[in-house]
Amino acid sequence: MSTRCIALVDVNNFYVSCERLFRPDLMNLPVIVLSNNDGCVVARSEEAKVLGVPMGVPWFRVRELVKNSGITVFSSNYPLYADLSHRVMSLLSTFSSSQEIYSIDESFLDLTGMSSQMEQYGQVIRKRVDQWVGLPVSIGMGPTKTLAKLANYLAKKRPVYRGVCDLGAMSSGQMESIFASIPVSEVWGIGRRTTELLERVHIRTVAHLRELDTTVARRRFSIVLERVVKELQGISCLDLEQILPAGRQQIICSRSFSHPLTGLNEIKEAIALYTERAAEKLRLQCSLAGRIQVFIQASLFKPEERRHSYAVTLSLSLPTDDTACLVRNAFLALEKLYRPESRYVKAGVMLMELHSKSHRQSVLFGVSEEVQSAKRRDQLMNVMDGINHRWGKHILGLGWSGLAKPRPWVMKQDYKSPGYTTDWQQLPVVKA
DNA sequence: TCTGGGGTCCTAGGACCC
DNA sequence: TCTGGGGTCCTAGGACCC
Repeated sequence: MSTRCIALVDVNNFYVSCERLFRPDLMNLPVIVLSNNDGCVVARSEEAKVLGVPMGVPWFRVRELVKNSGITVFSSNYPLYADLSHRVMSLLSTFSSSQEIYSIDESFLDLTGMSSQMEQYGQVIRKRVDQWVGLPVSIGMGPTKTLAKLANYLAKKRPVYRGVCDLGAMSSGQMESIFASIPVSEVWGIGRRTTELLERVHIRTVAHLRELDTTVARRRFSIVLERVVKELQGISCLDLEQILPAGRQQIICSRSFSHPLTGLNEIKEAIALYTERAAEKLRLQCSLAGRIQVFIQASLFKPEERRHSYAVTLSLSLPTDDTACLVRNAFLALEKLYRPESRYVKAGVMLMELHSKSHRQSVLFGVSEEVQSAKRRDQLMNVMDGINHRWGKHILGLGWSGLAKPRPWVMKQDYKSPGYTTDWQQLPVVKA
């Protein structure tokens, strides 16, 4: 039996690469992409990294640097990224019968037994994604997910691997010396806090961590760290999760406002809109929510308590996916939270205790009036989702989310690129 | 003046029960 | 008035990920 081979394929500087796909003139030039509301930097090209733009830095803090260095800036264009992500993922699915889509730009593939030359096979995948979609990927391989992640780090950081690194093909001596050169903070699952704790016991490199006794890892740290150590040792603890997006356990929709809001009505508009979106996602995965939480974040006047977050959670008498019912409950929660003297900078809605919809049918069976009414609501929601899907987001809503468009509070997106692949009006024009 | 949004998993502690 | 041990369930919060 051959050892397991897990590959992690990920798109290099994904958002930047998506923008460049339609702006080839920006190839080899510094480019960054901002988060929602143009809040902070979430993606950087290699050239921008070299110029010293840190990851996650607030936009206002690097604005000058960016302008002076001639860096091109984009607001996030999620419809574009989601569309390109989908193309990459479906192409990757043809290389393996077992795929986990881990994030918008990352996918695990089980490549066990696919080839005796895994590194070459990886190069084939890279080339195919480049030719068919036009995006650059790096590929890491190893016997566990954590090792595949680590291999991916090497594939990306060290040119010697030419974008594909297979730890499974290395001798233990080779691995040992490579691991001794990687800081422990690069390991998947080791964040800032754990890095500090490990530092105290002089565990600084991947090699150190790999040697840690697993029972000690569990006793002194946590069950999570024990798993990480085992995975580094080649003992698989994390399975490929081939769940569709259908399996979410909670659904959140939240946004910062373009400027602080004080009026209840404006905040209600936002909450209604967020609830509508969350409910749409809920119906898309055929679930019902049992609880709903509303939270609002206030920016206070005193600098030492600049932001304060409050939340109210309500249990619904019956699990539901009905937008109207969810919005009603969201408003109840909001009214408990709202203080007229506060300035609110962000709000959100969270749907929790999600159950599969097929389950509810049986609960309601026999209560004919309720069944009839639930059926009618279902039909209404189906029609709404259908129209919004066909004609664009939120053509049809429930009137609570405000009629004035553009809504004054929606997020800033000052540098957004066109919807090249998702809007007929914005298709790129090819010059002959 | 300006610091994203959407997730998962684990743990500690309180309430309650026997 | 003193006060054990064990179990479950729930919630809040931390840590981490992209």
